[in-house]
Amino acid sequence: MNFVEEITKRGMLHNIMPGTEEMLKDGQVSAYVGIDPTADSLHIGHLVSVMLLKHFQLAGHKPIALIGGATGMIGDPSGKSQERNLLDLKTLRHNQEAIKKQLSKFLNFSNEIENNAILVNNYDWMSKFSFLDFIRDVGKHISVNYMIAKDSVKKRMLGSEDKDAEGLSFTEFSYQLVQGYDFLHLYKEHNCKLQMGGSDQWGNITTGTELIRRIQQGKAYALTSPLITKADGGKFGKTESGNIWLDPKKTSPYEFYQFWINTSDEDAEKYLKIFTVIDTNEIKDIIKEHKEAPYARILQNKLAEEITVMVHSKKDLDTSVAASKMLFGKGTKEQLESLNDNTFNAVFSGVPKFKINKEVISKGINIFDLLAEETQIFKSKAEVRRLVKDKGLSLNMEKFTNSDTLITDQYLLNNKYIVIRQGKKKYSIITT
RNA sequence: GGGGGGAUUCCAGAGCGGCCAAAUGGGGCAGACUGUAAAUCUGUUGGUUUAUACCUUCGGAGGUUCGAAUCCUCCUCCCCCCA
Repeated sequence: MNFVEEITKRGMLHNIMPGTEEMLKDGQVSAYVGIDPTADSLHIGHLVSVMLLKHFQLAGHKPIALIGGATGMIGDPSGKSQERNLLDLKTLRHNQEAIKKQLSKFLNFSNEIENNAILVNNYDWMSKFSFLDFIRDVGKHISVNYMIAKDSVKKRMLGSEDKDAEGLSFTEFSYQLVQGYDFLHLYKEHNCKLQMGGSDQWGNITTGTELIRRIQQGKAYALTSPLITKADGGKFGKTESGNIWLDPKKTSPYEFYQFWINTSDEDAEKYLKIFTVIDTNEIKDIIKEHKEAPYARILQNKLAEEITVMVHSKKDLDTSVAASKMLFGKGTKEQLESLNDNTFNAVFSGVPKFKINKEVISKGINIFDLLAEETQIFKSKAEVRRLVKDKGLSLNMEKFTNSDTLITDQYLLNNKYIVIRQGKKKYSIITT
């Protein structure tokens, strides 16, 4: 399989250095992408890069994931990154291990194959560099003129249409050199001839190829993918509750699944190509099928299924699908009751929970006191009253319409919870 | 320095001394419709055991009045024009 052709078909190619495709045809090489170890989990914003590596490996080449232990401390001026915090070494290693574990779901790190993926951390070589050595051995080869010509730097110095000049610190300015040196290092140590990344990384990557040319008289290449956008202009990968993480502790498999299910039609086509390895011809068929019956949302289902299984597991997918049917379909009280504790917690993880004393329920309590006073699910009784009047309140999946009804033990599911549903999507749980 | 205009509920923006918890639009919430979409339509949008009631709210502090978002005085902040 031809790597460049494949990612082109998938809409993952933004910019590529001439000669890259030919170089890749000449035999196995390695390529790398950088990942910031700022957290102990990847989020879906990292996925494009990861998928690039995956396709690269599928094409028979050797992928390298570079953990930016050193660069992460500096802060890339290409983003609007704020000053970074220094990670202590222990956290850095912890994050690195966690990220590797997640990456192994996409990439094959096994020594048994020839083109196994590897993970490196630029802290391991950068931390040994003294400042003097660095400016002498690396800085000497790149002119300031070259560095300030980069878009990311220029923007900060001169400002852009929508932004005034802000200037940048020497540290940020040096960023491209440090990243460039990584490329040189990997070129020497791992026959790494290609660096990939988001389109905002182009400038940083080419500093690397330039360094390799000047110091090693070598030829290295660059390839970038477009930044992922949403059709409505929103930022990809963010929801009201924040980032979508791959770590099930940070984003439950259910929320993860829901994120993909909620993709718009337009985006879903695009995402299916980028985030799954489904054959592009097959994707065409799926799109066609979807257009014939858009209400079935074949695209979204396929997308959510594939990615959830890849990142989590088939079992997590099944739970999420069941939970979704429960929450969005015609869930019933009986279905709710039939959930065991584990599934119940999985379905309602991420839903706000309110604990109250069991006696309060046993004695019987009216709906207003329960929702606006005992728990602060609603901020006033009038709000509850309105909602009941509008038929927007359900208890345990049953519409609650008569506000005179007293809430007693019989409302407790499994003698423990009450599921409060506001409108269609908003849930709260009262536990005793 | 002189003159003028303004500050209203989440936002914008009406508001005759009593009929003002305050028009209208946006946003929010809910309902119908639907595909957990978009659009549309409807209801709702200060609080109180829903009430032809009371309480809190129209920049701040006082005052006039039976009664003030509305009139008067002072203060704070914002905008515009002339020099």
